Amino acid sequence: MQLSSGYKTIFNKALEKSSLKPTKQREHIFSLILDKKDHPTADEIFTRSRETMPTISLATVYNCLETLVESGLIRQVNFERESTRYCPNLKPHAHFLCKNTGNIYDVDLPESLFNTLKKHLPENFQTEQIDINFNGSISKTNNNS
Amino acid sequence: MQLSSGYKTIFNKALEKSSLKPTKQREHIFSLILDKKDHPTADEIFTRSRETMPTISLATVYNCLETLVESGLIRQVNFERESTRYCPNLKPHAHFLCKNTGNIYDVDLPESLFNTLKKHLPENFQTEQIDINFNGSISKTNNNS
DNA sequence: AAATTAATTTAGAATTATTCTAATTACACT
DNA sequence: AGTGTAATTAGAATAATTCTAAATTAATTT
Repeated sequence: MQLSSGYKTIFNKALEKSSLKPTKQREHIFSLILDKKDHPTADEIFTRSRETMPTISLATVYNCLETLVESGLIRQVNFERESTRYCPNLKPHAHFLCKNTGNIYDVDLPESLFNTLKKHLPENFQTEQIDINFNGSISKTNNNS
Repeated sequence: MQLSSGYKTIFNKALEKSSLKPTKQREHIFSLILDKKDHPTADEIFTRSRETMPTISLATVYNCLETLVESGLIRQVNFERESTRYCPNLKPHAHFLCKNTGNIYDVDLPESLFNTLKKHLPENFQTEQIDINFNGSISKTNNNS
């Protein structure tokens, strides 16, 4: 697991800004999440980490994920009370959970839509984050002739 | 705890539709949630229930909440991995969590906005539910002269 | 009305994701 | 090298929820 030099810079800057150290473990976990753009749980990340860093502990995985979220490098995705999942996509987007497969999909949304949403709040409500979660299913497309 | 006759009819109809029985406990819990329109957790509902129905068990509270959700009488509200909360407001709306007070507010939204959101999904994505959660804080209004 | 069946409630045990604790390790700075 | 602070680690603790099996209630058939 190795961060590309672009991400390496982003990684270092983001951690520095929160006065956190760019440790091996943090970098390792960040690169794992970037690598496979599914939405893994802490436990899945733990298992994947172990393959290339066999001494890492589950507590460290949780700690690292927390620091990565804090520094804005990844975000959490929650559906109901299922395990928290982690997402490295920092563009404005929503999530869609397919109830049949359990897969989660990123749904890109224009920034303007988030602004429209905010307009419906009372004036003195200050928003830090908006989470939009779709729940449903994905039907087969019938373009298989 | 007593359901008004209007809600009593809604309650009976909704349960019948899911072939579930309108039991004392289910009615009691439904009326508690309707009564105080905050967004209580299962445990808070359990405590409130006990005051007027001292023999009800926590498992029953969870069971009843599940059946009420199933029959569409209430909906679940989840912020991060905090305890699930329950909401009797069935109009299209979002939720706002104030990080200072922990209070949750309903935010009415036009149906059209939900439709706009759906338009950003791939064609074969069928939505059953959309959850929109705001996170932030509420500033004091300065109209206290 | 008694007997049978099915659904619901109940208490307490079990589960599971996550957080906490306290000890160890790693690293920056004198 | 020695000191101090932050990070990692293993395992225990926590907390919300679900599960289990027994008891109760309600509905249905005899």
